[in-house]
Amino acid sequence: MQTSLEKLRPVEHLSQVDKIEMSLQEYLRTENFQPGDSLPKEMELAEAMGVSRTAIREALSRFRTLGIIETRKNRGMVIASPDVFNNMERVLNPQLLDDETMNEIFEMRLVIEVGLGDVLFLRKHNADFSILEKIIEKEEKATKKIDIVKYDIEFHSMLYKLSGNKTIMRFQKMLRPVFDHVYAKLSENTEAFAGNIPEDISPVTHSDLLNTLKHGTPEQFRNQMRTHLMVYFKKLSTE
Amino acid sequence: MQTSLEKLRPVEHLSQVDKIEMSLQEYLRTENFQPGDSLPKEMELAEAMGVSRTAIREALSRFRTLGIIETRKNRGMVIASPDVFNNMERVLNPQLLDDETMNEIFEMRLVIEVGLGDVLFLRKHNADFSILEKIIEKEEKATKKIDIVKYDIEFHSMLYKLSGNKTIMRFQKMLRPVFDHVYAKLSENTEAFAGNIPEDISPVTHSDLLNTLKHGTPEQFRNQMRTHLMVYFKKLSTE
DNA sequence: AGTTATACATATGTACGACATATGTATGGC
DNA sequence: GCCATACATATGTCGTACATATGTATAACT
Repeated sequence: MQTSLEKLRPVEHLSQVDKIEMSLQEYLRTENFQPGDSLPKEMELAEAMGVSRTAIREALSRFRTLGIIETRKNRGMVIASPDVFNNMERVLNPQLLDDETMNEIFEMRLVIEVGLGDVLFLRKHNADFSILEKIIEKEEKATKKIDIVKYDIEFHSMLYKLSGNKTIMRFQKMLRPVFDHVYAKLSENTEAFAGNIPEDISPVTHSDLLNTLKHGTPEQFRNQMRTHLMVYFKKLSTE
Repeated sequence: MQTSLEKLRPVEHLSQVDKIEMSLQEYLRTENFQPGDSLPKEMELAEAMGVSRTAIREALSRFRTLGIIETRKNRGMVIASPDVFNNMERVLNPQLLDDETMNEIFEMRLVIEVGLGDVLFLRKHNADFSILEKIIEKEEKATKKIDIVKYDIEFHSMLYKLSGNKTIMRFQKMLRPVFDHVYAKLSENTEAFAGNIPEDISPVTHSDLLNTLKHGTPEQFRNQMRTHLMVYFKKLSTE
């Protein structure tokens, strides 16, 4: 009963600005606005919809927040092509997410890195290997736990970069705080890892991964990455 | 030279509301606000920061848009736990994305579905198979192209669902419009697919995937999914 | 006493009017 | 023709007033 009520509540006490927002959204869609097109002036919109400029501005402010429009002083407002992930980033910063979502996002990371093999092989260039080699070298020389973690993260980040897919890269960059948070939480758990960094006790090293990337196949890479990250899968699945 | 200028431009003509937004963001972080906590009144914030209530409200409106806060008439404002993907969804609706981003998002889908194997095997239950079987049955009976596409999408959507990861599911649901768009564009390309649905000419069928999910291993599933989606990888990589 | 009804206080929502600021455009001087 | 200045215009910011809804205290009633 409660759930069904919650379903229809949002449409009921719809604020006026909410309605304006929807109306404008509809307007943009039906008029088929494209990035670069300019919108009517605030006053014109206000008069057309029979509301004050204040209310219109608040709705427009939301669009500005989402990156759908951009405004400049005398030029008016123009449609922009929004950066899909920019908004998520702002939401993630305050770290308001509950643990379940965090774990799910971390699991998504695992899924992506395993599946990343094919794209990596599609776009790998010999020049890239040296970068990974240098990171591995630094990692092996490192003694402090904090450094090992740092280079570990650097290695995985570089893989995203080498995927050549800017959106995937952006996605990783954005979710890094979440990754790090879950990662740190798992690392702290000395029961499971005996104080070691999780991947330190993994049967597959970064060096192995690089080697496979050089001379192996996508399939081998996927399997190795799966094994490399196995410790996380095990940990997450038991919760 | 131009690039370096563009780099610092954003900080220059930072609107006052932008500054307020950052300031509030900082405030929320340092004061360690948790979901459910209530914020000071608008007037208090305005006075504390030495700006008008209008400006504060516009900044707060952004937070409301992003789902960081919720406001009720006399109760004031409280911190909410934002739905990470809700904002992206609103941005995606107007379909303002450029082709490159679309393709990259589609590629991300491929990466995820290949990597999804492990999670699926982790959480698979026998009861789920019957659902997939029914979809495959309907798909095989279908004759119209539009129906085949429909059940094809349904099958893949169900896999996301069976992953048991609500965040991944949410992600797929949100990006579905993009998937469909790229998918439709590729399907239209009669040169590459001779009028067939891409996956129709794939050497691995949905039935094969289900069978592997039932009796196979995650590794086999990954490989089969990779082969199943191969046609897309080929198509995307040549662009 | 406990419950309901009413009135009041309060915080957000909306509106209007004024001025600030920055950008585009026209005018005038050289 | 070019440059500087002045003006027009659209967004940005502000202050005030009032509307609306929620919470709270007071009063009336059974």
